Amino acid sequence: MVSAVAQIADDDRARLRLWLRLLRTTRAIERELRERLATAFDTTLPRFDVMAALDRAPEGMMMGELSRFLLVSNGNVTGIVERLVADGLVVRSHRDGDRRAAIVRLSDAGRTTFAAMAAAHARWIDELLGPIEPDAARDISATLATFRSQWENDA
Amino acid sequence: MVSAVAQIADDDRARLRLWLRLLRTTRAIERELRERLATAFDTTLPRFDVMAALDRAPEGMMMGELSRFLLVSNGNVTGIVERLVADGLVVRSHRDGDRRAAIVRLSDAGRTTFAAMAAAHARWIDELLGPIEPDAARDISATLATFRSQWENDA
DNA sequence: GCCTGATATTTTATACTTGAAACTTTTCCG
DNA sequence: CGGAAAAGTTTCAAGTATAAAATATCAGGC
Repeated sequence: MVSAVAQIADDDRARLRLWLRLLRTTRAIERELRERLATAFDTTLPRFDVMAALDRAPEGMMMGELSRFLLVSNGNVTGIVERLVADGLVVRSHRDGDRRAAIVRLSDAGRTTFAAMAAAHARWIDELLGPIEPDAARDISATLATFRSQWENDA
Repeated sequence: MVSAVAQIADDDRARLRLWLRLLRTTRAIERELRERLATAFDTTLPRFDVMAALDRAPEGMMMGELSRFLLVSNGNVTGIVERLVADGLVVRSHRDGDRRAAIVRLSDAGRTTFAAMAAAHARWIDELLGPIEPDAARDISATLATFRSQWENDA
């Protein structure tokens, strides 16, 4: 049984502790994924992220849309897409009648390549998060999801 | 009521969904923290992380210890510490009788500066994670903590 | 007293990341 | 129409990040 005083003191730190835990957990998993993507597919996490976003949008995405979705800066996406285009995994074109907007989508090669990576990625995540039961995973997802949508409304 | 079939299908994706949610949540908070650290203290998240680690170790830390604790590469820490030393916030010295090992600790200025940043940081986190109740925060922390320690044992 | 291997860190090359400035194209308004 | 503002993207400089190679030091064995 925790005393009321200790409980209140701990309340002050509960969110900070959660944040530190989120950060460490996410970093540890990212570290592992990065390593596996490099050895198994000779690619990187940012490239995978971009391809995953494009895979969800068969008709393509605008650069700005991509950067907003991935929560990274505009200029950042430019470089990653550039390299993916150079490797023939991504195709750039323009939206009808607007030469400002660039439409980016996976090439056929990109789609094939990504399919293999996505399957491995899903297995890896299931392995790395294995100790978390599906029910617990759903609970945490739900809590984080409501929190984020609330917060996004403020911003 | 969810059917048994739907439940099983969802089980397959629960961990992957959790991972994507963790990633997005962490990125969104990091983004916000980075911006606030820049405007309020003219500093960056990596610099804050290093200073936070050093603040916990008044007697100093070795470079390798620092990089393992922060889950970043060795060479990365070198650059960040270099800039902190240049700004007079961190002091480098050597361990007795071992000129390989560099001991890094906060300077007095660094300790003072960090105290202000840490207080603001704690407030910000409490604000940003506000929608998550302390009990929920404790639950999630606990789940992620056990999972990570289990996983670390494998690696 | 040297050689070998282990330890600790830095250096290097490349890629990622940001915020801000610059650029191009489009839209809107007078 | 003409010009200002807006929209979309890229460029830029600085900093962060990695893995791998290079460097420097230490600890033992011979």
